[in-house]
Amino acid sequence: MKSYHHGNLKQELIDCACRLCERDGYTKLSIRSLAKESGVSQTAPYRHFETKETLYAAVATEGFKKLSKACHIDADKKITKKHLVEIGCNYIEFGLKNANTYDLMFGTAVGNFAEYPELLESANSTYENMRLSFSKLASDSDEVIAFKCITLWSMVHGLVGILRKVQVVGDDFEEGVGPISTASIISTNLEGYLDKALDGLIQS
Amino acid sequence: MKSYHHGNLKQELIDCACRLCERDGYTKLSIRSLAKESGVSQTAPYRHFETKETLYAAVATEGFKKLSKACHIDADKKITKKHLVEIGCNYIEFGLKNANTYDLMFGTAVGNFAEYPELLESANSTYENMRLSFSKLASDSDEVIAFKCITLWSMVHGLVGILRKVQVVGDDFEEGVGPISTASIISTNLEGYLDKALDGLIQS
DNA sequence: AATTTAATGTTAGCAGTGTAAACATGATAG
DNA sequence: CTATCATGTTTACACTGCTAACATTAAATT
Repeated sequence: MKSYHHGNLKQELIDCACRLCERDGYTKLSIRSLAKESGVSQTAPYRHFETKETLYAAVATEGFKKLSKACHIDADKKITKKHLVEIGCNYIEFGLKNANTYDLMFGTAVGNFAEYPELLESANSTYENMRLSFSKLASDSDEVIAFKCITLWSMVHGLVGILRKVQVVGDDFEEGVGPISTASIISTNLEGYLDKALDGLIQS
Repeated sequence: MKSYHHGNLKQELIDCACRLCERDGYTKLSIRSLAKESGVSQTAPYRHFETKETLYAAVATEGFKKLSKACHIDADKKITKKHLVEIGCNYIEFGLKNANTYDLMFGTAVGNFAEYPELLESANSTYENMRLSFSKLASDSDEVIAFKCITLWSMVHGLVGILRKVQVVGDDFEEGVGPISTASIISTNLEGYLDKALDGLIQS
């Protein structure tokens, strides 16, 4: 006979939610199915997550932690442009490989990050991570560095979005100057692409 | 007594859906509420939209048409960098002012554009529009122009995403080098920001 | 150690959702 | 005039988020 109390339900729910979210997309995730998967009653999750959005927030938080880790490079020494390209590549790779989680993190499923302190913190630390790396490269003022950081972020973020949309549009590789073939070329040589793109960013 | 047949239900549903979608976000949109709003039975919309995704696709199609229009600049003559900045600004403005519709257009609500020919066409024509403008500026090869076009697109697309996320995170303006203040500065001087950002793009 | 309290689980149920099936109406083509 | 077919309605099902009332057990207090 199973014990009445689960013992570690909250964490198991989060883990399970992360898995299902990434597999099927957050839209397909239901609290009830999650409960069933953990062998617990339909409404048990509500003891740990006030609303579904709270659960989403937890999954997104995990996502930002992973993203932060993926974009982290340890270098006490000087950071070179190569490192920034690496960060960018890792970011984009994360966004493409964890597409469904990425949606949750940057979409509107969680409306206001400020309502979820852990989420806010994990998201902010992702930015702070990037900013610090940037600051070790250039001898710009902090303001300029922040600018460049946001610019890099929006570049890679945008690229993730566009590459995904375009990839989704057509499996069939189409020759020419359409978005599909162009995006295909970019995504098969991300490093080179970013290397060029970052030129305009560093020597401002 | 009202007539049994509505007469113009499909168009009215689309219009209504566009309105509600932009007002409350596509998540809050239900076929039933839509039907009620149009004074018609719950399942009447299914005569015009096979599934909810089909309805989403219709709304997204309208969105791309509007975006295309917003980014269109008529200039038979030579196009200057100023024009590109204008295109970029208009794009970003559209994304920020029609945030909920933008979500629908670039999110995962509509999985595969290829299943909805009109949507695919309107999305592609938005790209083609931008590409043509670009091609009038530089004397690059078509391939290079396509590259630059995708790059511009991903830049402005990324900026829309980042600006929105950051705005949402905090209403309180925070001094310093955090994402909030930096994004605030950018969004209050979009034109200048883009002007600089496009430098690296034109002179490759 | 006994008892109270708070955390965590269950059951039952409401209101709302997407969607399918069977049926009703009425515009249009033959 | 009649048959057909697009368009509308009714009914129903399985599913969802969420609430309220109750059950169990671990932890805190006396």
